[in-house]
Amino acid sequence: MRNYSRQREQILDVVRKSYEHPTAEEVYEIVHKADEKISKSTVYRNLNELAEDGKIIKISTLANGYRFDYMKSKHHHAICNECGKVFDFEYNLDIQDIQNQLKKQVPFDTILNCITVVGTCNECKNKN
Amino acid sequence: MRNYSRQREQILDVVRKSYEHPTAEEVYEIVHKADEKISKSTVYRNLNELAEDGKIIKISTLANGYRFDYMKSKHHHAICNECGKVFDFEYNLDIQDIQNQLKKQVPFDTILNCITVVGTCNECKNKN
DNA sequence: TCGAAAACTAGGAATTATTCCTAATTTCAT
DNA sequence: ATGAAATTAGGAATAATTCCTAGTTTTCGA
Repeated sequence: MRNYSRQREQILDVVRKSYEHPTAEEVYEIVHKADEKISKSTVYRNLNELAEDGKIIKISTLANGYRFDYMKSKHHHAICNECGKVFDFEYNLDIQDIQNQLKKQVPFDTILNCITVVGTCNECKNKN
Repeated sequence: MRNYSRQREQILDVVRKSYEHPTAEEVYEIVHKADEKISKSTVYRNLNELAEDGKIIKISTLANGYRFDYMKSKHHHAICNECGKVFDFEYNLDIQDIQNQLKKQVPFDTILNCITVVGTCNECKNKN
């Protein structure tokens, strides 16, 4: 059973209000401004707990570190494999059908209702 | 320009022959058996170079670490967010269309022709 | 309202996957 | 064959994340 904690509310709020798929470090920097006493371990722990509870989602990128999203609206994720930035995009897909097909083929249970594609963002492409 | 190296061939071969989407550590253990002198940094460096060259693909999981795949056949990836295992599955998708839609919405360039879904595998689900 | 049990926190140490550094070796074009 | 460029082994360094502990906050039944 989970108790209320002010820190967890603050952390959820930061992710909820961000459109930038912040990293744990970025979340820490923001909450830290409002609450000088908060510790990094609290931020990491709570981000993981919030993701466990399905309140936010945790995204793993190819650049180092994870990113977090509140998923207000239905969308998918395009991840740049150089800078690790996450871009939201819309695409009409029948996730239920994907899940059904998936289950026939491999021992997999539920999936999130969002897919991920990996590639290179324009900014990183232009650098090379 | 890239020179030939025996070590890189061995590393590519391990990924090519594996159906298990090995982690860098697992690749190291396998090549190490055949070649006691190979170092971990060589394995890590070459896995990244091979991924850069498009010979293999690098997959980021929510459990710690990356996994690698040779992508012999066309397939997609389902990743368990607890154990990090990667499962291959087939699903008919028009990747070109996804990419076109994506480009209209966000500054993103090319994408791999495989999507990723995240969820829980049966084994991890039954543990809880 | 009080007190005990459970949940949570701050702070910092520990862990661990990965990258970086350097001197020595290998590759390859000429 | 020779020199420049690429690569390696080995280990140190890095950095994101988790773990540990003592103290604090929350919850809830009496």
